[in-house]
Order: sequence, then structure tokens, then C-alpha cells
Amino acid sequence: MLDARLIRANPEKVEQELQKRNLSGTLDRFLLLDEERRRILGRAEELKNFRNTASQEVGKLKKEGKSADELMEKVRQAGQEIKEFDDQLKEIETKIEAILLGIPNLPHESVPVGKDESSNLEVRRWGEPRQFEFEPLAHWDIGPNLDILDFERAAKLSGARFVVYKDWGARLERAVINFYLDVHTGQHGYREILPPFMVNSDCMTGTGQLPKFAEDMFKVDGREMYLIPTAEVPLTNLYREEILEAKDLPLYLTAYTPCFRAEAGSHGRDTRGIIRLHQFNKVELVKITTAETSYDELEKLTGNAEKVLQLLGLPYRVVLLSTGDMGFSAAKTYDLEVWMPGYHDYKEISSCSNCEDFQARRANIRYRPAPKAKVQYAHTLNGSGVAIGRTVAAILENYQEEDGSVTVPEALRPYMGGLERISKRA
RNA sequence: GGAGAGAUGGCCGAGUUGGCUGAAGGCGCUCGCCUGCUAAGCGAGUAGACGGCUUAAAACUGUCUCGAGGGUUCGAAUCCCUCUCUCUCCGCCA
Repeated sequence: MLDARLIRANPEKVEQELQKRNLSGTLDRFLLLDEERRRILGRAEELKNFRNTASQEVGKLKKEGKSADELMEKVRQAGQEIKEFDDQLKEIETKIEAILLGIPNLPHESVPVGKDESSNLEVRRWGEPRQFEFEPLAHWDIGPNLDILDFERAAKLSGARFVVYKDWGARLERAVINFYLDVHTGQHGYREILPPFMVNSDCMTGTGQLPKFAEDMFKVDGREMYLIPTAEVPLTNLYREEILEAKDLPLYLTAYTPCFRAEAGSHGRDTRGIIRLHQFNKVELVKITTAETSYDELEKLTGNAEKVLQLLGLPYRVVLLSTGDMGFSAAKTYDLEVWMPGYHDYKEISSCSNCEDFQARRANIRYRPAPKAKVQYAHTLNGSGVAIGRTVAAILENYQEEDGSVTVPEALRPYMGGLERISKRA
């Protein structure tokens, strides 16, 4: 959520920034309603002031045994008017709230301006894509061939866009989860959290999924509960409605969770394999920081995500998203794209964003910079550290051998009972 | 799912015959004094939101907030209704 006072003070500037995100005329209605709100608020408060002072006067008169009937009648009339003004205010404020909740974050000045992903900027590459002496397969062939991924039975259980992991496939998924958590907690200083996988709508509004993207989520029937689309939601909302101490910041949080996405608009993209599923696993990184440090922390967080890919020996590149490709809540986003031989291309495996105070304002996450100082909104960051399923897909494709087996990356072997190679079960 | 108790400031905790109580007291924290250091002691300060004023901030000022929403009243932390959550007991369950 943007700061209403910022919009009021610099409407042209904000409008200009929103145009970078391909929006226009977003603020007109807000400005109109905002002005009306303040007009009515002023009149309502004047009347309330009268009511307060007059009511005290009534008390005094009664104590002195004098008649207060006349004054009481005046206050009663004022009360009627106040009620009318308050009703109007409530209506206007509901509208203003709805508008503000629907406006995306403003891009940071360092973000390239563009309509879509074609304006994204490649920042750096790590690792050399392997040269194969045979035609590498895609993971949706490798997995079923080894009988470690089963799409047909997943469809029987749950339909399209689900997968069943079996044997070493299941073990590999679990190994990657544990490996990532161990690296982030042991080497990068994150606290491990195991949150609920279902949260209420306040959380979803807090991080920006609601009200605009309700159709992307799975809602629990008959309840105001949603399956989390990412651990970013419970991790960031952990501190919703709280005032934090500056000395406790920055907070580094990590969690493994499954993620559930309805993604109504994604039909036809990545229909094969485990790249785009309704349920996938992810280790997420979240930071809650001050305004002063959030951009340094974004670089570090991105580096933390990169580190696990490096340890697995998976080639990747870092891409700075353009204004047209960024998510709703982000001010700046780096995507990590891992090399996928089956695609002959890089595929997104992590998205690291600084949301500045956009989520903090929605979720009311604040901190006190110094013991007596005024509270401020915190800055929130999140990044995949990284997606588990896509990691497994990348391992299958990058480490495949000509005989159909898959070499286990060395870093994962301790998590795989020492296994060096996944071969078909005898 | 059934029965009961509760929800007050950063934390604990008074306040329910409605009226100078945005809220006693304590803890914590900040500043100052005192002290050879530390501790103890003394003094002062210490909620947030939304408006007005201001170039802006501070100061000043108004309104709102004692779980949430609604009601009664000239006036509600205090009375009434609904909801949410927490705790205890019972039931069920991994």
C-alpha cells in the first residue's frame, strides 16, 4: 500500500511512477475521495468536540443541581449529525481503502523501465552450461524413465499439474529441502520457522495477494482461510501488527513449506514436467529491515539464494526485472534463472524482492528506530532460497548421463545416504 | 463439539453503583543526579492512528482507539447485543 499522504503531496510524481508499471489515471478517484474525506472529517470532528465539552458541562450542571435539559437537547441533535457524517466517512474510507489496496508498489529508481520481460536486464552469470555428448532429455522424460516421477498416478489422485515423487525422487526432494535449510540457517544466519500452511485473509492482504489476486489461490471452502502460495506470506505476517525494536533488526527468517497455486491465468505454459504445479515445495527467505539497509540486504539475500545453486554446481544467471515484469508488491526484483538443458534455456528458480514499506504498511509492521523515536514502517524482503521442485528438475537435466541415470551432486550425497548415482530400480 | 473464565499501554496489572482515566501502580526503556567501578538510590520522561496549523518537521491543537463490530445514553474501558481469539475442564483425535 502506498502512503496516502505521499500521493496527496506529489500526485503527478506518483502517477508518473505508476505509468512505468503501465498504469494510468489510477489516482484521479483517490484524490477526489481523499479531499471529500478530509472535508467531512473536519466537520464531524468539530461536532464531536462540541459533544465532548458539552457533555462534561452537563455533568457539572447536574452535580450542581441545575437543569441541563436545554444543553442535552443540543448535544442530542449534534449526535444525529455526527452519525450521518460518520456513515458518510465510513463509506468513503472503504472506497479509498479499496483503491489503495489495488495500487502496486512504485519501482525503485534502479529498475529498468519497460513493458514486459523483454526489458529485463541480465546482471551476471555463474557457471558454464555443460556440453553433452548426447542429446540431453527433459526432466519429464528422465523422471518417469527412472520411475522417480509419476505424472499419471498424480493425475489420478489430484488432476493435472500435480506430481508424485517416488523412491530416490522423493528422497532427492527431501534432501534438497534439508540441504537448503541447513545452508541458510548454518551459513547465512537465518532462523528456521515452520509456519502454518493455511492462513487467514488478513495475512493475504498484508503481503499483497488480496484483494487483487484471489483467483490465484486455493481458498478453504466455508472459511476465511487460504492455502499459502509461498512461505513469504506466513513469514512476513509473523510480525503483523507489531512494533519491533531497532536492535532486533534485521530479522532473517527461512522456512520450508509446500506452496499452493491455482494460477488461473497460466494455462498452456509449462504444461509438462514439474516446473509449474498446483503444489510445489520451496525454501523461502524473508528479511525485515530498516529503510536504510534494505537495498544492501536485497543484494545479500540474492547472494544467499545464489549460493545454494553454486554449491549444487547448477549454472544460472541473475536478471534484474523491468517495471513491466515485477510483482505487485515489489519495488525491485532479481530473478535467478537456472540453466535447463532440456529447455536449452534458463528458467526462473528464484525471485528476490525488496518490497520496501509496501507490505509493512498493509500489514502494519513497524519498528522504533531509537528508544524515544517515532515508529516507522519496516522494510520487508523475500526471496526463494530456492524452489525445490525446479531444483530437482535442474539436477535431473544437468546431471543426467547417457545411460539414463543421474549423478547426485556432491553436496547432496550426505543427504542421500551417500548415494552417488540414481539409476533405475532393478 | 459441550461448559466456564477472560481479552486494558513495550510487558505485568488496577479500574465494571457510567462523567477531567488515554487510563493508578509496578517492570522495562531513555535522560539527568548521585556513586571509585558495578549494583542500589533519587528526579524527570516514556502509546498509536487520522486531521488542522506549518514550505517541511518539531511544538501546539482537534478527533479516535481499553479484542472487533453494533446498540443504549447528554456522556461508555465501565451497561446491552453479535463476533473473534485465549485459557481451564469434558468429548474427539494424530
